[in-house]
Amino acid sequence: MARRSGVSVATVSRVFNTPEVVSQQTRQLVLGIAAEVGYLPNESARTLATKKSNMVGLVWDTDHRRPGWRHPFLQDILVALKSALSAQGLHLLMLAPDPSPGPARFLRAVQRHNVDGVVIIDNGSRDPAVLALADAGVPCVALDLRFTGPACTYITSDNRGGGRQAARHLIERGHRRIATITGPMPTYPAVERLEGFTAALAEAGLTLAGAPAGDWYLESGYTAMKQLLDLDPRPTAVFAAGDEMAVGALRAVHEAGLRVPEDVAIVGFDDIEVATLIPPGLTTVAQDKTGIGTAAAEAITAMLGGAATPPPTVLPTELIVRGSA
Amino acid sequence: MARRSGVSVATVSRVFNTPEVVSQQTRQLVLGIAAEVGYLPNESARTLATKKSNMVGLVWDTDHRRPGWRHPFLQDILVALKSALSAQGLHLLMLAPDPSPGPARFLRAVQRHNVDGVVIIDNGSRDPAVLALADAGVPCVALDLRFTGPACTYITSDNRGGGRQAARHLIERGHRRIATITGPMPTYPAVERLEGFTAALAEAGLTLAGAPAGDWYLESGYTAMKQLLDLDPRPTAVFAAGDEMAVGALRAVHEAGLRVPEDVAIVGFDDIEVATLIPPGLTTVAQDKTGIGTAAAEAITAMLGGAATPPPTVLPTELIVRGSA
DNA sequence: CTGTTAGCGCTTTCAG
DNA sequence: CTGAAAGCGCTAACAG
Repeated sequence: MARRSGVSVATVSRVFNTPEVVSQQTRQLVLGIAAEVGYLPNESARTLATKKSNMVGLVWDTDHRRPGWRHPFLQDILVALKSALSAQGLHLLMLAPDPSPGPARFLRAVQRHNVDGVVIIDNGSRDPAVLALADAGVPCVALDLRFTGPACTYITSDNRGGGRQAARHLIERGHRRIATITGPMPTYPAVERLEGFTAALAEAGLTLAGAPAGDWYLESGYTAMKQLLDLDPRPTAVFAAGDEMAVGALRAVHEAGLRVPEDVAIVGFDDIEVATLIPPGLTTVAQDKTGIGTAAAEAITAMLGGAATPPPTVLPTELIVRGSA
Repeated sequence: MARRSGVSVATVSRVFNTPEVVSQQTRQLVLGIAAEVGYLPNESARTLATKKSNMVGLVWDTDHRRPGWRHPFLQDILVALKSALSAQGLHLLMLAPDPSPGPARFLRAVQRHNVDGVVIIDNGSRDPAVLALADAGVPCVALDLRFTGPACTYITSDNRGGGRQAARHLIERGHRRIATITGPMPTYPAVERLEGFTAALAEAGLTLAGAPAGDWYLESGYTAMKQLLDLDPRPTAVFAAGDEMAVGALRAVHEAGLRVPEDVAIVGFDDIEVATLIPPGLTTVAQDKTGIGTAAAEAITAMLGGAATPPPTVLPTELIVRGSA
């Protein structure tokens, strides 16, 4: 016991937790030997005693058969989340789902480790194992997933607003025959982007020239665009509800021997890295990835701090105009 | 205490740790009530008692001023790493560097949490805080970073071999005036890719037509390629040591009004997602991202299991031929 | 095979 | 302001 070095006992504990309650003098003393001896409080012991671990769990199902593992900009979110959490002295524990199956496979891991709260990044699935967390009263913040409950909140981009931005841009550019390629259809980002898009179209007296659904990935955008190109009259602009699909669409247009944006204008959604890399540059509705990560950290910290469950955060999107529309 | 429910005491512990030592009968009994009561062993208590946490730390410095945060295919590695670790019941703790600065900022976090080992993903930096881990004897496995020590090993792609593959491909295609855009120069992946590349060129009696250095990122590839295009005679093929730079190079070529691969062939390195997305498809030397993650998990598990420090793992690369060369 | 008994290192009343 | 003492839940000898 490093504490032996000094003269005190649990005063050491006070020095590290409630320094203001210790006399200037003994504080210095203790801090002195602590530095000297290289003393570090042991988190496990502390967790055992307090029931708080200073760890927030990350629920991210990396099962390749499920959608969450391939979140389009996880890395950006993660960086922001981790940085913001670190600033509060919180660590991020990537939870390994408990081996024994059943709806408690995340919950068990959470409980065993006394994780204080979790952030869920699951790209749209309604996994019972995730819902179990909410039911158990674990403070949760979900990303890109409506998720509510007494101790649950979520962070999302303004998908509806983003859809409108896309529509307005296309309309301003003079397009009248406009189509969209939606995301997988029961999912809420897909639904909201579509709603925003069609609403803005309607305001301009326009109606959708087509709306095949994709699955967010490139291939589906490619296929959907081919369908759209077969229409007669052919749409002059299409809004792909995700950048990967937009890239697929771009490819289909090129293969058809048409030009972007002259023959067909394309706008995407997300603003992932490829958007800048691919010629002629993808015009797209950008999500604020850093903002999402930061907001998630804030929401969690607030809840851990005992605050009331914060309301959902809806982050504004921004239209980035590049060459494709 | 859930154990009260039964009749036993620390036998419960045995049931969960060394079941073979408990009679079939009592085992069933204990397991029975455990399930009933929803008993879960508490990891903190267990860690406190054993000094082992079943957590491996991930050292990933997300400081935007440092290189590691933007590892090109972190997500793929992470998925593989986490899955493999999960299968062993190990969790991944993303370490928040300890707030007080100094070379022990990761080490302190590791010690406080009794993390069993760490994987370092730091894209080439020689951070004293990382070296401190090695010195302290923490089992380490580094990715893409030569890292040795009594309890340290690393996983890397065969950069030299990859360089050769690129060169051979270009030579086979009949190119004779061949240049390269290297990575940032003192870093070892940059050096090794270059070495492999020039060696294979030499075997064919060729010598480099130019070798400007980039910094892995797009912009630098663009700039470097412009230099190369100004050469007279102009190279007919260039090997960019990273895909992002290759995309930059591609752009420079297009802007110069030249065609890929007819006027200038380009091959990259990494095989990141854009390689497939960008027309005409980037021919590139693929790294085995999943293999890297899995190998890292294996190395760590081996060390934790008490095995001798495994030798470095060098994973083969694979040339993927697409449209650009 | 199964109890008993100490701790693991820290926090937390409760006195002083 | 600072000790003393009792636990947090589990593992690890050490007897039976």
